[in-house]
Amino acid sequence: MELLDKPLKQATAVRQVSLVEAAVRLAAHGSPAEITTADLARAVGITQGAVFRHFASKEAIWLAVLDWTIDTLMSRLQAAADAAADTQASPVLALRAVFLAHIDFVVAYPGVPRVIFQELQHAADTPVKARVRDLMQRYRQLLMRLLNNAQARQAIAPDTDLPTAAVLFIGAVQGLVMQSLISGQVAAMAAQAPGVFDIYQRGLGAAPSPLLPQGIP
Amino acid sequence: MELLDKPLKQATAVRQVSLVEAAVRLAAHGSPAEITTADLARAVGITQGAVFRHFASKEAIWLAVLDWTIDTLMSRLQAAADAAADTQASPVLALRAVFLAHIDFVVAYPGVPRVIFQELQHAADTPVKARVRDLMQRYRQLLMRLLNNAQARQAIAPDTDLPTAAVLFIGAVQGLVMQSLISGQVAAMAAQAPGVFDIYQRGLGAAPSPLLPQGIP
DNA sequence: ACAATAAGTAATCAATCAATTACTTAAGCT
DNA sequence: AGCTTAAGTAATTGATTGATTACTTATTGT
Repeated sequence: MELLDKPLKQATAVRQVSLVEAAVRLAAHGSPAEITTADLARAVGITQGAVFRHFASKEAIWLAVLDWTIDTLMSRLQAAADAAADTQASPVLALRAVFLAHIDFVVAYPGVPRVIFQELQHAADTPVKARVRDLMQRYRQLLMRLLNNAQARQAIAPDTDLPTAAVLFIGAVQGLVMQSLISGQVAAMAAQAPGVFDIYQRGLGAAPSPLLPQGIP
Repeated sequence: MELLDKPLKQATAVRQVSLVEAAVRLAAHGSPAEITTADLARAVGITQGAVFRHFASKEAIWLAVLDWTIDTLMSRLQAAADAAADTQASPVLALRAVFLAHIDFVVAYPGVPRVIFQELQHAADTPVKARVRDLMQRYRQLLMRLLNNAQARQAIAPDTDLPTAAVLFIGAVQGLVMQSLISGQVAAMAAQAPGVFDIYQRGLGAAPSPLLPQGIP
C-alpha cells in the first residue's frame, strides 16, 4: 500500500484532472488569458515542459475545462430541477432551484464564468467556443422544458414569451456574476440571488411562491 | 485651405481619437486582448512605433477608450431618460427608453462590451478596471433615480426591492449581449430587447404600458 | 523664409511564452 | 530482477509584442 506516498510520477489521467482543477482554481484569481502553461505546471508541481506530456496543446486544456464544466454544471442543474419537480410543488420552484443551483456553482467555481467570458470574446469559431455554445444550447433546452411545463400547468402567464423568458433567466444570472466580478464579493451574489429571482418570477406572471414567502411578511 | 489634403502628419489630439475609434472598431471583430499596437497602427495608417507618440502605453489607449465610452454611453442614456420624462408618461417608460438606448449603443459599438468584459477579468485593480467600476456606479445611480421616481409615483409595486431591480436591469442587458456574442447576431439583440423588457417590467409590478401595447393584441 | 517642434519611420531590444528536443528516471509488468 | 514504457526535467527554439532609440521629415508660428 502506497497510500502515504506521493509518487513523483503520475498517470496522464490523474495529471489531466489535476491540471483542469488547477486551471479552474487559477482562473478564480485572474484573467484566464494570462494563465500560462508555466503557471499550471507550478500549481501541479511539475515543470512547464511536462504539461505537454498530458495535453497536446494549451487549447486542449481549456477544452477539457469546458468538458468538465458541462458535465458538472449541467448535472447539478438537472438534479436541482428533478428534486424540485419531485415535490409536486409549483413548477416555478423548479426554475428557482435551477437558478440558485447555478449561483451556488459560480460561488464554488468563480473561475468558470471567467473562462466562458474569455472564450466568448473570440470572433473565430474555435473548438473551445463551440463547447461554450453547446453548453448554452443545453442550458437553454433545460430552461425551455421547465418553462413549457410551468406554462402548461398555468403556473406562469399564458402570454409570456418563453424564449425571451429564457434569455432573461440567463441574463439574470449573468448580471449577478458581473456584479461580483466588479465588487469581488462572490458571496454577495448568493445573498442577492433570491431577490433577483423574485422579480424574475413576477415577470413571468407567476404568483409569489406560497411555500417560500418572500417580500414583506 | 488644405481641406482636400490628407496631411501625412496629424496632431496628437486627432490621432488619439483615431486610435480610440480604431480600438473600438477592432474590438468588434475579436478579443480586445489580442489587439496589438501594430494592429492599431495599421488601422490608422501609421507605424507601430508611432503609436507611442500619442499614448504613453497601451494601457493608456484602453483608458481613453473607457473615457470615451463613459461620455458617450452615459449621455445617451441620460438623454433617453430625459426625453421620456418630458412626455409626462409613465415613469416606467423612462426605464424602457434607457434599456433600448443601451441596446442601440451596443448594436452600434459591439466592441465596447468586449472591452468591458475583458477588463473585468483582471483581479488586480488596474486603472482601467477602476473606470469600469466608475461607469457601473454612474449607471446604477441613473437607474436608482428612475426606479425611485417610478416607485414614488406608484408606477411599480411598493414591495419591489430597487437595488435588486437595478441588478436585474443590468443583467437583462448583459443577457442579451451574451446571446449576441454567442450567435454573432448583433441585430437579433435589438429585436429581442423589447420583449425582454416587457418581462422585466411585469417583474417590477408595473402595469403593461398603455401607450405601447405588447403581448397579445 | 526658417528655425523649432512635433510626428513619423525603421530598426532593435528585452521579455514572455507555447512548444520541442535530448536526455533522465520512476513505475509497472512478466 | 530486469526491462519496457511513460512521466519528468532542463534547456532551447521560434514567434510575438510592447516599448525605445536614432534618425528623418512635415508642419507651424514668428
